[in-house]
Amino acid sequence: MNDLITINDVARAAQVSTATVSLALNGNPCVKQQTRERIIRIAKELGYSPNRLAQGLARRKSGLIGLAVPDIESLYYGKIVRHIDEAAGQNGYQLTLAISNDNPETERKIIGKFIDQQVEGLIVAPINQPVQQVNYFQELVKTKIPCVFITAYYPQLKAPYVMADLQAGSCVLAEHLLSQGRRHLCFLSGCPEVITTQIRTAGLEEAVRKAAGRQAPKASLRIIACQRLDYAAGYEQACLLLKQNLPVDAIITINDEMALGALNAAISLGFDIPGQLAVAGYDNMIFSSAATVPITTVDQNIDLMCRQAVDMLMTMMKQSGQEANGHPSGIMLEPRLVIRRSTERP
Amino acid sequence: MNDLITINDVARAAQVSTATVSLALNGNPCVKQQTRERIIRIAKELGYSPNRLAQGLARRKSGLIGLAVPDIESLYYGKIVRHIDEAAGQNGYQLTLAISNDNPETERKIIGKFIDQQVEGLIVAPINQPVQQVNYFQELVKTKIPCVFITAYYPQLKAPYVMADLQAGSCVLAEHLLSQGRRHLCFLSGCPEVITTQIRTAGLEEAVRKAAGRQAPKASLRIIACQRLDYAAGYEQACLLLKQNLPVDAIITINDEMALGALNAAISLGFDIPGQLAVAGYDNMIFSSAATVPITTVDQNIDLMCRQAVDMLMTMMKQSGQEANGHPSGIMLEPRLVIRRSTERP
DNA sequence: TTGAAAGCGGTACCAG
DNA sequence: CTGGTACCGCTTTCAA
Repeated sequence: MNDLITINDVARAAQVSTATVSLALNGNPCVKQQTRERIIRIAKELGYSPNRLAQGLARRKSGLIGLAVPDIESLYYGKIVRHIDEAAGQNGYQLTLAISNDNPETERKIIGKFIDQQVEGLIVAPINQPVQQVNYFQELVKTKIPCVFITAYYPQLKAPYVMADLQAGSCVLAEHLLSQGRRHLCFLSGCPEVITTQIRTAGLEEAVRKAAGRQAPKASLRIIACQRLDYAAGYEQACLLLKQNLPVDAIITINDEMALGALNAAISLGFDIPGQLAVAGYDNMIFSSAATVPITTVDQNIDLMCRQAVDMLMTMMKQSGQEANGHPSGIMLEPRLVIRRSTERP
Repeated sequence: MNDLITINDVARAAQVSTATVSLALNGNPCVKQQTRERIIRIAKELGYSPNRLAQGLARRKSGLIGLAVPDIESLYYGKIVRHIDEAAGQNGYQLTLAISNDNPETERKIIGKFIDQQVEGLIVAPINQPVQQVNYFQELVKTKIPCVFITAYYPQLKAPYVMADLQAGSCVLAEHLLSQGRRHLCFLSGCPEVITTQIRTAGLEEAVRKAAGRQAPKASLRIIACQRLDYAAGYEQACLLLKQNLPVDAIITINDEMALGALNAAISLGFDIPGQLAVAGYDNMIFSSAATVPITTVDQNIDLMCRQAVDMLMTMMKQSGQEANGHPSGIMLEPRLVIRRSTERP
């Protein structure tokens, strides 16, 4: 039952006080070179390493930053977790992760747990569901724990965020399709009450609107709201759509999983891609490049997004305690269109 | 800078000692019903919730269990994380996650961090790389922190684990292929030094050996060790393989991502699936069912695996402090063959 | 340059 | 039933 070696054991073994051990191990220059080295050596011999709980309690710093994601069974959020973890680690922080399961109530509870855990900062990837009120955020403000949103934000909140510029990305993607001669776009979309869906739709509409004047036949945009947003959903929805024999010559999806699903569905229905139908995804995940027909997509630069979020958080954590630093800022990352065969001119 | 409400604030507001507050909030029956209710009400009004660091320090229990995974950007480990998180939560524990990036050194460091964090238990999904020594495990034993391995184990260690019975699964899969008239199996495999690869290979060989006597032409098994094990790897390796015009009539992969890649590669090379070539995956991930040609696979029952691992860990945590409980046990979960179109008789 | 001691926010034992 | 109090393991003045 005895836990590990404590600082007392080291102090005793080195014939000094615990204070000295603490100072020495934390590299405080007040400790004589020779003493420091002896203490460090002894600590190492004993296999001592400090109890983070006690350390956190005394320093009033847990060394923890919290990350909430709606889902972990997708490449997209997997990447987010990985990069945030990496960036947090580089800044000397340990990540504590929680999964909200796309459920507002769960998300609220998670934030509460994070607060109890004394996280020093918080990164939230919001759920992809309509959310009326984000009351937990008020509590968060009270605790003064810095928080930044990633991949999306809650419009009712004035809080910093960093996300991909989905409007620009969707727009440039649609423009590409239109420039390749496509006219009847269909967007396999998410819940229309969710902010990111709205942003994406706005981008697509923008492109269609601009094109409508210049080109004939007139471009159209059909939107299908899907419940789930995974591979199977893309497959099913594309099947449903294509069997209707509507004048659709391009399918755009919310992510690459769905695009791959839609592509495979179209192929098994006998469609020629890109001859009869273009398919485009979003996120530039690994498999979009290696599909039967490589899929055009938009890169979100998740790596950069995560690093910026962590940087922003670190800055806020440092400023915390000082005055509020003006407006919380939102960062939109530029999209990068990745053109592949699935959208070539027919 | 003031943190949240402390127990002192509650005690003062309720006109009682902190001891009473603590007892009341923890449901100790010694506190008078009426007092308890008052304290609880006041605590709620004040928005008090205990500081986990302090609580952990005093109780000598962090409430944390650690999970190490080699990778988070795959459906497979994503599922693992999700289910472990869920099961841990149901047992009142908070998960703390770390990603080993398939790197032994990183894995070792992670374990050290977990120890410092005072995790009460540990679940390790081993890396998929050859590992000569797992010395960190000795330290772990010294700390008496219970640890269970999941998805695989280190053969040099006598430690409990729970994993899918990959040998049985591979065997039954190969038997199925052979029974459908396939004779020349090719296994897109992982590093041959890794235990799970060996187990899988053993299963396949077992099936081929058994069949070799009975059926003609004689069955053969070709093994290709792949570096990466993702969609793109499956695609590339299948391309390389199929372009060689070898007598291969079935491809088996290590997971469904690779199977999907291989399938798509074969299709784009003009192969008829399952007419000319069978493709089989492993894990029964969502997209295997919805591929252009639905893919035969083996279900690992990840959900059950995770629950068992957590149960086992909980049991060990309870017994911890008492005597060692006999032999650490390993659990192998029965495979479930999921037959789909990709392996139908030609 | 080092040590003593007062916390950090709880818990839990013991006395009343 | 409730309050006093001694820790838990580490940090951080303050004196010596």
